Amino acid sequence: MDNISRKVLIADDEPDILEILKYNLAGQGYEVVTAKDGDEALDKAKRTQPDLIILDVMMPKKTGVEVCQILRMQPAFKDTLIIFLTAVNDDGSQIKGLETGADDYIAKPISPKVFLSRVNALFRRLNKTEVKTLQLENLTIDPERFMVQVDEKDIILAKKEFELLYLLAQRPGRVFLRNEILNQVWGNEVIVGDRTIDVHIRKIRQKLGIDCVTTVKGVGYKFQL
Amino acid sequence: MDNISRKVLIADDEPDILEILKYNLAGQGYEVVTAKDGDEALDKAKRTQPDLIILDVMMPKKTGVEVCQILRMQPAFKDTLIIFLTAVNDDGSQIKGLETGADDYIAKPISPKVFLSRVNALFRRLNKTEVKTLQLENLTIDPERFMVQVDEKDIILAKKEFELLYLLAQRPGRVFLRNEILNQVWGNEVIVGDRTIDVHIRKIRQKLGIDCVTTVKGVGYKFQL
DNA sequence: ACGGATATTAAGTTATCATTAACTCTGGGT
DNA sequence: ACCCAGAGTTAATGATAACTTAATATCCGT
Repeated sequence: MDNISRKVLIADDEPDILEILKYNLAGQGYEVVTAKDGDEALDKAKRTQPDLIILDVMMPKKTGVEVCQILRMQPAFKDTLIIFLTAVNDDGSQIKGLETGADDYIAKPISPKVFLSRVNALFRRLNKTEVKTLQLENLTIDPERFMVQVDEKDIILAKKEFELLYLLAQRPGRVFLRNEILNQVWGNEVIVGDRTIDVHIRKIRQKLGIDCVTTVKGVGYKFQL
Repeated sequence: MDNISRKVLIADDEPDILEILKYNLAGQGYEVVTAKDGDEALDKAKRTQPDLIILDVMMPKKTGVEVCQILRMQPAFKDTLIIFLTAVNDDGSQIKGLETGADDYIAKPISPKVFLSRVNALFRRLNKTEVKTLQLENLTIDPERFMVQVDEKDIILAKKEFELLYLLAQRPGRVFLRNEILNQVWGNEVIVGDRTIDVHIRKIRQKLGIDCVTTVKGVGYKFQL
């Protein structure tokens, strides 16, 4: 698993629950932010950009469902994980909640053990980046067609070149260590020299014609338009 | 979306999961039938003839894999969509599941959002699988007559050649992995060498006379005029 | 300017695909 | 039953693109 600290926002009006969940998540190495009502949740979500947002459905100011709807309308929160906490006999809101685009919901009363396993599972799933085309300004990367386009013009990349570019482009701006790249593109068992990466990077830069892969000396590479 | 009611059978021994999935599917307009073990699943499958069957792998009486195998042996369920629900750390069964002839599998714990999108995607794919003639510029592919025309001129393809071409042509541009091709055209149980695909591709290219199948080295083939 | 790191280039190596021919299997037709 | 024709598969060989390596040049921070 990666050791990048995951940020979690919890919004609930019951201080006890807030406390329990915070304690549990912190124990697993998560960075936790809390909010006690809908408005505060929205505010903190925007300011801290969490990776996961846990929303109680019944909250003052705005309900969890409302908060979720508002967040989902914003591109920044399109892919943020959202979990609802629902009271047991609250079927109506459960259904409605899921329709608004939550990734999961957990019924109260909450078992910390179950809670943690659900949260961990969500993050695990997030890591498995799904196959979908990336659109970055004038650059399109389509894994389905195994094809790259710059300004509408098709460009053919070889397998490794494509995989490498796709990896970097999935997280624009993020620096990938050489080791990370080797693991993701080549796999842990294959052993190739460091220069191999360079050569592929070169070919990508050459074929695309645009300067979108940046070298971070002594560290690795990143995608940057 | 089409307004034809799609019937879905869900089999799981956990009432919670049954409930969640049922609500979600019902919310999307699906007609839902449930079963709590393998035998009940078989029984209800036969009596209700669902369009999609969702099977928990771990169930009393009969496992999902067993149910799937039994169903697949019957002509009536040859083309029924089947999805497995698998426990998180159960990679072995996932692979085995797909080999038994499931169309997809979803790992527990289930994210409703992901779940629905997968189900919808399957049905979307099913629609496209409908037998209909494809018209691509000067090329016509008619599965009804089992006939291909290039510039008004009839061309006779053998069964496998035709199926292969038809598969590729259904999603022009999209790359089909060799494994995908093997599964779709030959079926999961048949084992043939990799070169077999090449030979059929060659015959297609040869007979059609036009360059419409592109090789993506190390990946697969795609239809491209 | 020096050392470490990456860029570049060309050349070597390997993996994968194309092509051909031979072989098996099946179903008609006699 | 036999033979034949076509479909499908396999195996062998050659071609080529992809990949890797190695050698040399260049960059960049200290």
